[in-house]
Amino acid sequence: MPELPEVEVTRQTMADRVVGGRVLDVRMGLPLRWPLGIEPSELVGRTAQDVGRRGKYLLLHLDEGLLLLHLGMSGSLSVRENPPAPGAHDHFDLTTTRGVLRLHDPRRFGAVLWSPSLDADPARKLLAKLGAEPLGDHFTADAFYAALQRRSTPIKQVLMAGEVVVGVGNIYASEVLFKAGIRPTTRANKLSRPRANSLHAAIRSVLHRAVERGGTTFRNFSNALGETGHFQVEAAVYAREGLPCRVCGTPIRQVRMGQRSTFYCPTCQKP
DNA sequence: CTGATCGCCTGAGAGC
DNA sequence: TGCTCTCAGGCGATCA
Repeated sequence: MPELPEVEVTRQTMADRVVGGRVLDVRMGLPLRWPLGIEPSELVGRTAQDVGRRGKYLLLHLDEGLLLLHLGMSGSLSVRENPPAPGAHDHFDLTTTRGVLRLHDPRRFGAVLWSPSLDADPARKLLAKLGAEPLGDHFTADAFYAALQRRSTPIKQVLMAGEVVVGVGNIYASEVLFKAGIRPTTRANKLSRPRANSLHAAIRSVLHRAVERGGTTFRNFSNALGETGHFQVEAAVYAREGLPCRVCGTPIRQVRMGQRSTFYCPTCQKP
């Protein structure tokens, strides 16, 4: 499900309902991507202080240590006072004095893992290589252009890799490249400064707008309150193979890049 | 170092 | 109905 806007919306809705809660119980379902890294019982008694985010990792800071939560491909988080009995795909329940934080994740590519601090492993290792926050002050056009000069990989894969900028997943990668008029296969270091500027602006505006709208409804997304997103603007190119480009009418093309479907308009997007 | 591929899982939908 | 195949909003590990 989640790209950055969905994760950020989850962070916001979850923080309101979990901060200040003291852990009463921890229930683990089937294994997720990694083991928790601590005896669940050791979390009991700790209090949630804050919910941060780095890339697509949610950071639930406790009064000692933190939990890193990742939604993988199919995860979603909810916080409810009286949740129903856990279903087959509910693999983590953190019961607190304020409600139950629950991870629902059918494919189990998601993760919940404990780290003593941000500077210690596993947090340090997992977050070390992450690129700039696309909506943050450090993600400037200057820095973006400079980073692109060091990569000869196709721009779409540079965006997806998350080492230059985080949070641009498979859908938004196609969407922002369309908005910037750039072919996904164009090598990053071949982009001119004006085109890099245009892509930088597209990333910020598209993601900002998606967060404002509460996450996308390209597929199904619900925030930690169970409300669905309101991103009504339809995809410009994603999943529109063969359909006419909304700008020029040319049929949208689909190609595979790094085993991920990629969509573009051959007329609007220049190599 | 880079770049490309692998594999973790389940579910939905298409085609036969 | 039921099988097989492909694909799905991620990403660290592993290879050349």
